[in-house]
Amino acid sequence: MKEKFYITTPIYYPSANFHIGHCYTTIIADSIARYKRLTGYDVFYQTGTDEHGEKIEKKAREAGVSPQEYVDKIIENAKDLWKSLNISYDYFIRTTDSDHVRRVSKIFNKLYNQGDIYKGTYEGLYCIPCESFWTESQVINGKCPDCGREVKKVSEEAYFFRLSKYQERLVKYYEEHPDFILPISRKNEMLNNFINPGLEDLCVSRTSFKWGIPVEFDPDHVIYVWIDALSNYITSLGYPENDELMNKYWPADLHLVGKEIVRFHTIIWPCMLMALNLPLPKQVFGHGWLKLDGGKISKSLGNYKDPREYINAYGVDAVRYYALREVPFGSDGNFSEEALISRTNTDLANTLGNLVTRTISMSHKYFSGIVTNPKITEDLDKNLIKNVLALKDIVEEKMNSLKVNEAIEEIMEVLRSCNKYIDETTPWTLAKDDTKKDRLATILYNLLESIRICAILLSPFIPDTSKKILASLNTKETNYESINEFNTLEENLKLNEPTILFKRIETK
RNA sequence: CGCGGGAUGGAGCAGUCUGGUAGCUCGUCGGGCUCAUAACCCGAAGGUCGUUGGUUCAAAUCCUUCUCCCGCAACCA
Repeated sequence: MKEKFYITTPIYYPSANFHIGHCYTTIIADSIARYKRLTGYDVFYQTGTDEHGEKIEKKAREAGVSPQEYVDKIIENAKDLWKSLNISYDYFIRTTDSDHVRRVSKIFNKLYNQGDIYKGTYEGLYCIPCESFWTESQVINGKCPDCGREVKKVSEEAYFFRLSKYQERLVKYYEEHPDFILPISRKNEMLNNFINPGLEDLCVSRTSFKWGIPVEFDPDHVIYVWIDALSNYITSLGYPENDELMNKYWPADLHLVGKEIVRFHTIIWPCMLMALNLPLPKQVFGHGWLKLDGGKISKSLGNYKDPREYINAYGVDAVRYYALREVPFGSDGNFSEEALISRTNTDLANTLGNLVTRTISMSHKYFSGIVTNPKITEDLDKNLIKNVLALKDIVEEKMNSLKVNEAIEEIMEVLRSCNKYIDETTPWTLAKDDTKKDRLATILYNLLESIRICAILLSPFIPDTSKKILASLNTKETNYESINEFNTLEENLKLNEPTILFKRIETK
């Protein structure tokens, strides 16, 4: 019986087509999901879209289409984007799916019936022309931050979720599960800013717009974002109608989210789950942002290119690699086309691609592409083999602590040492001496085997490239267990002709 | 005094918890090699570790002052 691993991205808000930031989160989640599958887990990887709300209603009106038509188009685009990025999600949830809508309604009713949701009065600052509520901290000198006009204090009936009731249990959960929120600094932010000052009950319905799931027993109200959106992680598993997938996959092992929505996932969501008497997710990781040439990526400014432009220009694995490699654990990183090009050239073309090409090409030149391993070893080899064999555990440790960029860097380090090994053993010199043929064959074998092992370990990150490398090696030894021992690459293989994995990108 | 994070060669970062020769990748310069994608390998230059004061035999690291940058602050991946 395989161990399960349930990983999610946030469900993104499709008010506009997705940008490189959405890709960033989704690529990381994809790599973790692929890594877990590689290492033997039964993985459920979910992504999706949060499609209701006032903003979409408004956008659709501006575009002269229905909200459903509006989001359908964006979702089609998103799915195409994920396909072009090789995103291996197991399930794509849309909050407009009829299953989701029905299940959210049931959840809302259940919480209402047991008293965790109650009807109260919402008091807020309202901008009439914008039809928007604002908080005290959002308004600027009593003016609407959007249009600059006067806001009015209004009150309306609304439904509230008893967040305050779960405060103590939440704090206790934090204490008993030190890895629940990562990085740790986010946890302090949550405690100091929100929990310790005291949680307020949360407004979970609206009457100011219609594009949402209606409250069944009070149809003037629609369910506001929280219960609708956050529930996606369990409605997709059938909750509350169907136990099978819930029993198998819940609780989630990892909610991967951007730092701006850590709060919802570490306060509101756990409290909802406590109210539903369900176990809490094991971990929420709040990653940093990709900045665009140092600034924020902004949907409203539209200061970004379609990510497919980068994919088409430089290749899917160049984009994946950049997103995974460039940004350190938990902090912000910068995205720029120049950095993408430089990263692709140095790591992927020079270190990895060139290593594979030069090794395979020597095998062809000296042995017609036939692999043998006469095992004429020297001390030099030991170091290489030791490093290659150690890689599996190092990558595992880094991945388990979600240090994806460091895992990749460790693999690169070994690839660099392969390039060094070639220079130290000078195969082209040995090739001139017939008595050294067996030593030469051993060196090439060691290199090919190292490349095979690295290719397998790279498969979660740059799957296409990994496949290409293993295909050039013509090997059948491609599973995870095959990298436990060093001399696993089959002898008498006939290698395929070398190909260029990544062409150097020339700039002027 | 709202909370949190950060400041380390030209760029991006590690090192700070647990004080002891300041490290990595990229870039630059010089050399080597010719299997390979102008690639690869070796070497060098380049840092008073944001600022002030303190503790200590010894501070990037511990304590303190100030400055600047960033994030959060109840719909931004």
